Amino acid sequence: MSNTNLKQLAAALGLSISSVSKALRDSYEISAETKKRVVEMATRMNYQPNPFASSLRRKKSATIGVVIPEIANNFFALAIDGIQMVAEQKGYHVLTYLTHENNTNEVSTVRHLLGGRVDGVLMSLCRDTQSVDHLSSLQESGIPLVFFDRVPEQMSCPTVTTDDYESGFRATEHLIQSGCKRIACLSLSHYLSISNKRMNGYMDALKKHGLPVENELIIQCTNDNEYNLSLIKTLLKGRKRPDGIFSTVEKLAISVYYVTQEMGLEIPKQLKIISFSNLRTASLLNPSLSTITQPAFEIGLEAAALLFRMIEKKTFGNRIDKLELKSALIERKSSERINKN
Amino acid sequence: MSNTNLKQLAAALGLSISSVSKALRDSYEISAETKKRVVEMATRMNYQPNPFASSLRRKKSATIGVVIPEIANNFFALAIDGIQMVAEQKGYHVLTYLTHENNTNEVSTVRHLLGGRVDGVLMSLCRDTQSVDHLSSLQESGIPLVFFDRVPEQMSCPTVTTDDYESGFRATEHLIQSGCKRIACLSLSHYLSISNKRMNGYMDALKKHGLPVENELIIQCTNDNEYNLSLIKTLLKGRKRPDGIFSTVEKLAISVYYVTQEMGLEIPKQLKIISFSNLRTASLLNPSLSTITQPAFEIGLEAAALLFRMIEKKTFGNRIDKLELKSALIERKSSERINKN
DNA sequence: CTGTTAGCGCTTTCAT
DNA sequence: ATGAAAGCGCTAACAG
Repeated sequence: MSNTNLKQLAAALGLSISSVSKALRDSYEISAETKKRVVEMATRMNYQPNPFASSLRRKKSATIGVVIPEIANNFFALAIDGIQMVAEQKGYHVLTYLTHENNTNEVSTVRHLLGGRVDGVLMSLCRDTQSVDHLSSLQESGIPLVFFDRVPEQMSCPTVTTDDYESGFRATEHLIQSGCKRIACLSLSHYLSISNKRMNGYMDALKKHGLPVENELIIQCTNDNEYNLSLIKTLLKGRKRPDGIFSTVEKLAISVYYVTQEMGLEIPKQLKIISFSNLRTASLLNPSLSTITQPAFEIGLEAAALLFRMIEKKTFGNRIDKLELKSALIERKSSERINKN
Repeated sequence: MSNTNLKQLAAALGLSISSVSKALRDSYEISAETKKRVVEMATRMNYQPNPFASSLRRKKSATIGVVIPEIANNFFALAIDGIQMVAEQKGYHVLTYLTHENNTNEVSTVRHLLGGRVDGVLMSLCRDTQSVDHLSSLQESGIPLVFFDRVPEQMSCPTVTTDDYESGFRATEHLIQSGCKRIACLSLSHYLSISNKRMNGYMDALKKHGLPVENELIIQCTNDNEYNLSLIKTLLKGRKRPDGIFSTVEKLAISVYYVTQEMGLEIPKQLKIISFSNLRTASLLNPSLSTITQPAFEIGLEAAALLFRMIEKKTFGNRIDKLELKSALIERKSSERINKN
């Protein structure tokens, strides 16, 4: 911990502790001259206020918590980037917690957060979260809480999301317009509204274009990657192989790549793929991969901005803010040259 | 902040505050029965200890700080993942700070950290850090400090790195063995030891194979992406275009892709590329990209483990730990399998 | 085994 | 304009 404290500073200056404290906080009660002396001495003695004493006394932590499923994921990494930017500008610190897509971790993290370590929480649910009890308890404890991307359905709360239904619709339509007749959908989790919305968009696009919605083409994936791979294998090796795949998340699209390579399937000739992805270079590295790219950084930015509005009590009464941003569809025609959309 | 505190808990139980405190910390001084009563009441009243009071009193924060250049970067995201895993297991919280490759941010972050908010710091330098004064001051303040990947050269301190010289050597040799005669090197920063080591490996590989080391083939890149692009363009559009490129970081390899596409250069026919990259799917998405992949997750793991050894004072005297892990070279021969487009 | 007490370092009335 | 004093909630001697 830091060594010099207010007491020592005060002693060195021949002032009282409270005067020094006030001087450092630029109180109007302190004369300009004294302030100058104090600040100078503070720098000279390399004074750093003890954050815990301050937090204890003032009942605020100058810290926000961010709870996400994983960090080695381009979407969340970019979102954190945006969050950090706002936090830093507000003089706040950021505590990050990873749930690893595991509800038990999510629950225990929330319990920790209840202790008052943070002034507000930004959260994106894990894929297997069903009950929202832990979320409600956080909310009821009075700690401002904003969800982004993966938001709860059964609970009224401020959220920042993207146009998932529409994106799913457009993605599927893109495959249809590229000639696909039999399109599979890889769902992240049927507990997550984003996954369901994307899937609903997929189904409606099929319907609009007179294609049947077939259950065996809708794959509910899990946390077990090996299992997902086997599901995808089964799908692609079946008698009636799909000619297009819409993946609701990047990771599953990558799994599809693995399987196609193993099988020697030609992409995009034999199979077209479109996926949600924030691997911004995906379509650069592989011209046959069309992607739906969410404004991840902006989502982080907006979510954090909303949270700070709540922390600073600039938000009104019970009004629940719901912000929806737009995703971008980055198309790649199979044989097209790269630098255009 | 939390609502119920020790005082209320004690009142509800008809015990003294200190007994309750001891009971909750499972002190040997308290009877089993009392402990049980206390724990039960604590859960019933939803008691959460105030972390700041505890930190203030015990002079430890149960928090570590992680200072990195950026988070939207596969290497750092994976490293954080490893760090978080260890921290969580130790019951520690993780504060993340991004310097955005800017030394000024690094310095001010370190100053914040001096305040005692964390019990230890994990750090990876930003590309333009030259002076290590701020780092020394942190170290001298007694806060355990471990550097990973981007470590200072002019300072003795515990570090976790990879075999950068060797990796640079092998990467370059790989290009040579693939038939390249004129290989350029994209350097991240001449202030960073990792970049220099990788470059030294590159130069020695050239020498070993009797190829000349040419200054105009060694590109010192900067923080300005546009400028880097122009450097790469100049390089590739010059009269004597290189037939191979060794990039010391992923981002610069991506920039090369942009330029080659713009120019219509064929990869890997006209230009072979090898790059440090933790985009684990890079070579899957693009079969012509060979990569050197660092064990990023493990680096995070080891760095955190080392830090906790220091925090727990299990490390001896002045012995400086230097751990070096191995990177993997993931080769792709130009015409090799994988269905190409 | 349980309770009393004295702070950790800071902020904030309330006096002077 | 400055200082004295109380206390945020918790821990850790020290008593009993």
